Amino acid sequence: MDATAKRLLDWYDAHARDLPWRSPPGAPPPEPYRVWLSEVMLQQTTVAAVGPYFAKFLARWPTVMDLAVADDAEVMAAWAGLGYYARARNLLACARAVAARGGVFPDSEAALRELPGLGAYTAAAVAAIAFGERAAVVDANVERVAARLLALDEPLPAARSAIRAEVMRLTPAERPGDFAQAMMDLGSTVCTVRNPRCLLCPLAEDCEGRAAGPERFPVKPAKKARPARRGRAFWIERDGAVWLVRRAGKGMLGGMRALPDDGWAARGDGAGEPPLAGSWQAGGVVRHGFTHFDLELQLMLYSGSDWDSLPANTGEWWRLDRLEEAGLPTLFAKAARLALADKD
DNA sequence: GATACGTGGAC
DNA sequence: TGTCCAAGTAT
Repeated sequence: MDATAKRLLDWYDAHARDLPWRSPPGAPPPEPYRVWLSEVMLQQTTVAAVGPYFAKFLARWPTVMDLAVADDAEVMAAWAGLGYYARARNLLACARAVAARGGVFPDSEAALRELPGLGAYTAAAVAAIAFGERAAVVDANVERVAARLLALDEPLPAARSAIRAEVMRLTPAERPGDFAQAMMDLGSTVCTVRNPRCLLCPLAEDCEGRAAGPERFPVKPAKKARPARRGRAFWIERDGAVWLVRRAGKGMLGGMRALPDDGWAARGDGAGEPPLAGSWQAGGVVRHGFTHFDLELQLMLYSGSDWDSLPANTGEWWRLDRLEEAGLPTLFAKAARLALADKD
């Protein structure tokens, strides 16, 4: 085994984080279902945010077969607030694909890579952690650790092939899953984006980037400014219930329950019409930052009583005293909070 | 390779 | 307070 890998595993044996989806260092791996579920939730999402969602999903759908027969609406609602909702849609598609093969996950990186929602990272992570395959697990933590070890001047994303080659070279045949998790723990607790704790690092003696200033690595391209968009959302209330719709299956907040809106997501100009003609009044503004634009959402309150003109089968009346269960994404949860606060 | 796709925490 | 960013994937 490579000496660097050995140092890292020794460090992991002493310092591994205790996480709900993880086995202790050297212990038999968790069930593939748990590894897969946690890895999908952890895509671009912090450990702290995932914790309660992982517990909720595992309690409600203890096995992949349970998840495969779940109602889409329940799964989407359970995912609400976690973000990147394509993950929830792919989670269901993947569970059903696994159920179709008897509820048994494929055990190789290449076969896992064919499942919905499993890209290069997740396929390698599940293969290494759940099945002990020697696969190159490269996430943002590992990229940072590797770029610093090599003092890699080439900027991302072009540097990824060199990083992947280095990670593959370092990954041991013994305990590849622990090695992957050790690299990620190191990146998140020691080799951090800002103020890395080199004095605590088990790989300091191997690190080319330490002397040059580890924070220089990895080199990243400049960020683009986020444009601003405006839109309107429509609050229609009747007898202690609000009118909710289901968003289209793709695109922004796809597949999620929502307030009706004017199409800001698709057009960006907020040109769409309210679902009811008649009297509307402004009810405040919600500001919400998405990955690639900032939204200023004008909440519009309906003050008429022509509810029967709502297009049938395009939405549902949802009781206000159970609004938490609707599974609104954060943007619309904020808007609902505003609408209900205005009534006081 | 570039872009769309959420959210909340850290500093 | 605004900026950066996180266990990425699909197209």
